[in-house]
Amino acid sequence: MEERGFSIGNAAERTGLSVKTIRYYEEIGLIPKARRHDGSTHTGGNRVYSEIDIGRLRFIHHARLIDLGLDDIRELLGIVDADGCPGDQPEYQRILARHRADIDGRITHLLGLRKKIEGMMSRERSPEREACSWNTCDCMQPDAVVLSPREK
Amino acid sequence: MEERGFSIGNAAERTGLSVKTIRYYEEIGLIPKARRHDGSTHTGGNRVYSEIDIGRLRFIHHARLIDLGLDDIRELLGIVDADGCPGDQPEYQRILARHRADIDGRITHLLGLRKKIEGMMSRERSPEREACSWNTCDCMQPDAVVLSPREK
DNA sequence: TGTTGAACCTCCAGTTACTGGAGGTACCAT
DNA sequence: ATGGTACCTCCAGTAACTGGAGGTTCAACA
Repeated sequence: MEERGFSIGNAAERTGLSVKTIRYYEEIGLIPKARRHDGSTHTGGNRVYSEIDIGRLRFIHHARLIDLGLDDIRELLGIVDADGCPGDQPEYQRILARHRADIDGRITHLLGLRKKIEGMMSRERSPEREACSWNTCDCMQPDAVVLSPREK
Repeated sequence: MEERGFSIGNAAERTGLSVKTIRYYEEIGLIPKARRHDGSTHTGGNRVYSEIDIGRLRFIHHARLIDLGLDDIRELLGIVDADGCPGDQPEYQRILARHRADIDGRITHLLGLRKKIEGMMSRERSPEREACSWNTCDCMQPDAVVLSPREK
């Protein structure tokens, strides 16, 4: 059945990626075109993956789990192909550091948003304004003066 | 020049949205089709916006600033159209609360990622393994045992 | 008068990383 | 003969825009 190689379904199981995703990675050239087996008329035949292919896919999957972009991953794959394990290579450190900074930026941004949302939720409607029309409404103004919950 | 109404460029200036974005919102039906002025052969004529249109667009912009999705915004717009200022309406509170929860989830997720990235960056290559090949490499394993920086 | 520039118009393609589905083939077991 | 599973290809859709091509109208300037 499997004479030295795994089907795409097996590869998916072993790597945690989906079958669709593996085909997609091939399509965009993140992984080389897989060897085919059992070619028929108008399909290219079933894809066959080696142990090494599985390793690459696993690497990609782990990189995706920390939300690295496919372009960064492409770069990392190139580094490993050229110079072996990237663990202590400056390029690897540089890419991860940049990514960490990106994540930090996103966290900061989200914390800011959270604060604004809190402000909007605790805003009180002034008594003299029972409802507002579109040209006066400030319900969504994030910069409106907001009373902190403790200041009554 | 402006006889009761603003051009799309003016509307953009006054709301903080881009001209492109305003046209896009019209296209997807988030705002009604704008009245046109100066129609010519194959263009529909220039769009004209009222003070009220500007208010709606401003509302949308503020909602986008806290990263509410266009579907939520659509709902909010419906609420205000039906019942006026949403500030103390339960639907408004519900939508914002859900959004806050979503933001919280994203923050938690990102904090987790950050930790994983830290782990990967501080991982040391074991001395007996000078380089690794694709079928043994674990440089990207997020679950690998990681020495904390202080444990030497 | 010619020409530049600004501001508007429409329509189309691209972004990210996939996912879903249609329609078809190959093979195995009942 | 039929049902099920695992493949295959190609196309469309996701969120919320952005960029660009190609065209019009209008005013200002030399």
